[in-house]
Amino acid sequence: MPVARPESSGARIIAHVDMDCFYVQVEQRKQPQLRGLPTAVVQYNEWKGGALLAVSYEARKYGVKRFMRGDEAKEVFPQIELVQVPVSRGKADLSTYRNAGSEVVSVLSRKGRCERASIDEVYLDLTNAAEAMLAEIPPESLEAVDEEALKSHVLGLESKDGNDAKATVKEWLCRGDADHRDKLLACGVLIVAELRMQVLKETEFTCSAGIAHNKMLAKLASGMNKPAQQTVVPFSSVKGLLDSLPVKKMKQLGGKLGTSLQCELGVNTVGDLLKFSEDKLQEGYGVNTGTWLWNIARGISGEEVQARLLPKSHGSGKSFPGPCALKTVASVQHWLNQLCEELSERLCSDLEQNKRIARTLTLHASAFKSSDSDSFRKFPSKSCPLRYGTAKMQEDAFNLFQAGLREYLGLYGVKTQGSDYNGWRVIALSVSASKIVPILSGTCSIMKYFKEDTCNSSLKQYPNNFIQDAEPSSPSGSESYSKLNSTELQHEFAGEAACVQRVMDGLGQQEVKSNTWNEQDPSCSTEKHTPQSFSRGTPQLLLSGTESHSSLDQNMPQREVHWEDSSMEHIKLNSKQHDQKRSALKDKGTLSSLNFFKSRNLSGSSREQEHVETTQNTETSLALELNLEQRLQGGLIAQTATNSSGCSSDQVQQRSVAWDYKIEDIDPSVIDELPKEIQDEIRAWLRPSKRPNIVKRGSTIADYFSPSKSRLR
DNA sequence: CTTGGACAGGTGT
DNA sequence: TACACCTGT
Repeated sequence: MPVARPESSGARIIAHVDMDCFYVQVEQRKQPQLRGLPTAVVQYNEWKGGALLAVSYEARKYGVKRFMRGDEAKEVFPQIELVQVPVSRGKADLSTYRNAGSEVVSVLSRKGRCERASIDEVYLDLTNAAEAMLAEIPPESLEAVDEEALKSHVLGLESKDGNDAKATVKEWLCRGDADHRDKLLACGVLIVAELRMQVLKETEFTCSAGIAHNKMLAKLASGMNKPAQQTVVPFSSVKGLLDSLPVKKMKQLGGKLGTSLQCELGVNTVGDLLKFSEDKLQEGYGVNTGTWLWNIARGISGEEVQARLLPKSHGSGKSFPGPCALKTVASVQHWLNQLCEELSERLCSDLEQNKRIARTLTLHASAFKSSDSDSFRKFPSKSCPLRYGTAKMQEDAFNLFQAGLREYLGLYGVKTQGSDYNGWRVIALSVSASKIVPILSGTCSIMKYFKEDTCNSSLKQYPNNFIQDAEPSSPSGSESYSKLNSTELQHEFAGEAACVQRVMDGLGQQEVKSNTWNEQDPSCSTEKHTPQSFSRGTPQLLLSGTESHSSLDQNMPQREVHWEDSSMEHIKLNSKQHDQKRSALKDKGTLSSLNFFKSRNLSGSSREQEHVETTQNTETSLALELNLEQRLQGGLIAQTATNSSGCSSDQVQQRSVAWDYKIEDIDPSVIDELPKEIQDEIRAWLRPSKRPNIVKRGSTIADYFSPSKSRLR
C-alpha cells in the first residue's frame, strides 16, 4: 500500500526520464539497419511467435501492441521486424538491457540525485542544479534557448494564435515575472533537455521526460508526450491535470486499489477524490493509504528521489506455462541449476563492479495440481543466507525448494515419493538475491590479491591448482537430505563455516552437479509433447546430488559470458565515446533529437561496437574471498542487528562494537590460509583499539567508482 | 483488457 | 526476519 510522505518545505525540481521502447532501441543500436523500421522485441518465438515485450513507435502506428504474440503482430502488420530477446541457459537473458540501462544512468546521474527506478526509468532531483542555474544564468537572460528545450510541452500553456509553439514555449521559459517555482521549473526544462541530448549522444538512445515539483507529477508528465519529448507541469496546471485524470492512470492506482476507489467510492478521476475528507479516506483505506490518497488528489507527494544507481536485488526466473509445467524432481533441479548459474554470474559481476555482496537467497515457485484446476498455486517462498559459488547456490536453492515443497504438499497430505509430484506441476521457478551490502573497504586488498593471483581468464574455468579434490560425491546428496529447512541451513552457515578447501570442493562440484533431467525443451513448444517425453528418467525424490554426471551436460549450450558491460567500464567508455562523438559532431551546433541520426549519417560516423575486455576473477577466487568476507561480515552484521537498539545513525560505531563481541565468530583457519600481508591486515581489523581500516564506505556508487578508494591499499 | 513473462520495488504482518 | 501480497514496466 502506498504511504504518505510529508512534502518538504521548498519547491523541488524533479524529473522522470523514461526510455522510449527501450528494448527495441537496444536492438536497433545493435543492428542499425533496423533503425526507423517497424520493429518489435519478442521473447521466445516457438509458441505463437513469442510474446512482444517492446514495440517501436513506427510499428505502433500500424496497430501493433505490446502483449500481442508475434504471430498476431505479423497478421496486423506483416512487414514488422521481430527481434528475439537473447536466450542463455534456455531462458530469456535480459542482461543486455540491464547494461544498456546502466549506460543511461551513468549519463543522467551527473546533474543531481539519481534514482534508478527500473530498467528503463530514472528519477532525478534537479533542485540544486535548477537553483544554481537560476542564480547564475536565469532563462530570462538567455537570448537563445536550446532547440530541444523549445520543443518541450508546457502543461496548461495554450499556443497563442499566430504564434508557433516554440515561440510560446520560449516566452514561458524566459518570463521574467514568473512565479519562483515556475522559474525553477524552466531551469529544470533546460537541464533535462540537455541531459536528454547527452544521453542521445553517448548512448544513441532517445528518451522522454517529465519535469514537475514531485515524483508523481513528473512520472505522469513523462508519459504524456512520447517518444523523444519532454513535458513540464507548472504548479498552476496541477489541478486541471488531476481533475480530469482517470484514477487508474495514477501510479499505484492501476490495480486493485484504483478499482476499489471506482467501485466503492464512485471515484472516476483523481479530482473526484477531493470530495472525500482525509478521515473518510483513512476509514476506508487505513491511515497511511488514506492520507496518501488525500494528498495525491491535491498533487502532493513528498516522496524523495533516492540516491540509488544500482538495483537492490537480482533475480532469475522462468515460468513453465501449460504443457511446459515441470513434473519431475530432476527437471526442477535442472532449471534451478540454470537459474542459479545466471544469478551467480550476475552476483559476481556486481561484486567486481560495485563491490557489493548479497546476503539472502530466496526461492519462489508456483505449482498447481493437474487434476484440480482450483488448487493452490502459491508455493511458499523460502530464503536462506546466500553463499557465493554457483554450486552452493544451486544446492541451497534446491534445498529451499524441497523445504517449500514439503510444506506445500504437507497441507494436502500428499506423500512425496516416486518420480514425480503425484500430479502436482511446477509452473514457475525463480531465485533471487537480496540484502545487498557494500563490502568492507579493507577487503579491497584481498580482492586485489586474488585478482593478481588468479584472474587470468575471462572464461569461467577453474584453475587446476584450485581444484584439488573434485570428487563426484557431494554434500548435496544424503547430507542434504537432512537439511530440509532453512533454519538448519542457517545454523549450518552461521555456526560452522566451511574451510577454504571445502569451498574449493564445492566449486568443483558444480561440474558434476547437473542431474539427469528431462522436459528441458527450452522453447516450450510442447503442444506436440507426448506423455512419455516427460517420463524418461526417474530420479528419486529428495535425493539430489547422487545421480551420475549426465552426458547431457556436454550437449548444453556453451555459456556465454559477456563481461564488457560493467557500469564502471561504461563510464570510461562513455567518456571516450563522448569525445569521439563530440568531434564527429562539432560545429553542428545543438542538435534536436529528431535530427540526431540524420546528422550522424551525414557525418559518416557509425557507432563502433566497443568491447572492453576486463580481466576477470575466476569464480574460485571469488568464492574463496567471499567465504572469508561472509564469515567476517556475517558475525558482524548479525551482531549489529541485535545491538541496534533504536539508534542506527552511526554504523561505524555499531560495527566496531560488533567487532568487539564477535571476533570469536571468525574462523581463524580462514585467515591462516591467506598470505602474510593479508593476515596482518585482517588481524589489524580484529584489534578494535587500533582498527585503522574500519571505515564505512560511502553508500553512493560514486564512492565505488572513485579510483583512489576502490584501489586503496 | 481478458489470457505474458521476467523482472524489480514496496508495504503489512 | 521471513513471507505474502501488491504494483509497475
